[in-house]
Amino acid sequence: MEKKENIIESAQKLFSRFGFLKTTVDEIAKAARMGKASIYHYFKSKEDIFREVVEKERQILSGKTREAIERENTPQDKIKAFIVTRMECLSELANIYDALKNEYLEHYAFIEKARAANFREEIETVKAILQDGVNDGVFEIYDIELTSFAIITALKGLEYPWTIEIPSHEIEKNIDKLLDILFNGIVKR
Amino acid sequence: MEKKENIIESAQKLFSRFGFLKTTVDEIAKAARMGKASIYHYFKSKEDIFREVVEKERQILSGKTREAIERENTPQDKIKAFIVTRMECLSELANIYDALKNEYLEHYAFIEKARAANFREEIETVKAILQDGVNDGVFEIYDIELTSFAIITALKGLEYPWTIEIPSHEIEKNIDKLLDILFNGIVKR
DNA sequence: GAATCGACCAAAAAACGAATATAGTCGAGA
DNA sequence: TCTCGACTATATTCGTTTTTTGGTCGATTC
Repeated sequence: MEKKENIIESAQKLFSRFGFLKTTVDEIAKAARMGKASIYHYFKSKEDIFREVVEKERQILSGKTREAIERENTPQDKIKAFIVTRMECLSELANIYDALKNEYLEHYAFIEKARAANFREEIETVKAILQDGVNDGVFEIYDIELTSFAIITALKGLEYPWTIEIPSHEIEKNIDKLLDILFNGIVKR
Repeated sequence: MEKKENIIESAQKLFSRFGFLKTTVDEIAKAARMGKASIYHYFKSKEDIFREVVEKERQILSGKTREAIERENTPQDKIKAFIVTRMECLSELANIYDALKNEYLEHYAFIEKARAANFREEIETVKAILQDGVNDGVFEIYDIELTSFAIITALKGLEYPWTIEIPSHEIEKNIDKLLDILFNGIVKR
């Protein structure tokens, strides 16, 4: 399966640079040093190639996020690790970012599936951390599923397509403040 | 100034329906029962018309939000009133929604200004409520500006262009849960 | 003088048809 | 089995023409 991996690697680079729509199968073939028609021996379609590239990046994202979480001890630090690692990875893995965010890709069924799966995975990850926190007596939460949902929603605000310029150190402070609010709330203790 | 108000009203309807870009000055003139050239006696440009329409809606939004907040007694209820009223109004006032969100309008300087002004107003509104809460001994907050910023960020998650379908009762529950987290946090008290 | 609008203009947008590019197929050859 | 040149239907791009649009100007009316 060396040829197939070679194609995936070439495609990953080109898709990252030019996006799914602007990258041609011919370009992928050339970068993989083969004829275009040969690509179809290994993949059913251009979409199939992209799906496998996105899956590869999803596995990288999952792996790094899991590692970062496992490196921490408190549920608070685990949540922070989840948020920070995820943001860092998404800014590097251009293809999965596209798959999740690019509105021009919305109408592809496989993109819809990838987005639903990603959302589910985020919820499950946060749920697991929250459950541990509750089991350890650190967190007090009555509806873990809904709380996970709310947290993911709040985090989406960090990804919001801000239409005004915000300095990046403000975003970091913002993350820390969001975490502070998440853990302690604003009502006097 | 009756003629000018008539133009604004006609324009508001047409802009709401077709958007700024797709509405022509000729259509506005016809709806206002005058010749196109007469519009330019009252307004400098098409952009000028839109600016005034957006300003009119901003005042409606501001007014309703302020009323809703003043109707409440506790800082918690005031924050909720702010969030709920704002979401309701934005879903009705199509022109200010466009001005704030539509990426095809981004390059107009007056849109940029409107967005910055709106953001500032949101921050100031939340800050005022938080300050009252602190003064009343209900909230305990060390950086009110940053906290306001974080809250607005989290609320942006509710406006996130979700690329997967979410039932609307889930969104309501999500608001309540977000408020619960905002007030009480998740760390055991 | 203020308000109105038909005629006009430059530039932008839309429409159109021809040319080119693209994803995918097929069959011959190694 | 793997490779790829030749091929096809369709999509995209391109250049040109036509139409539309925002805005201006000057004559007319009140």
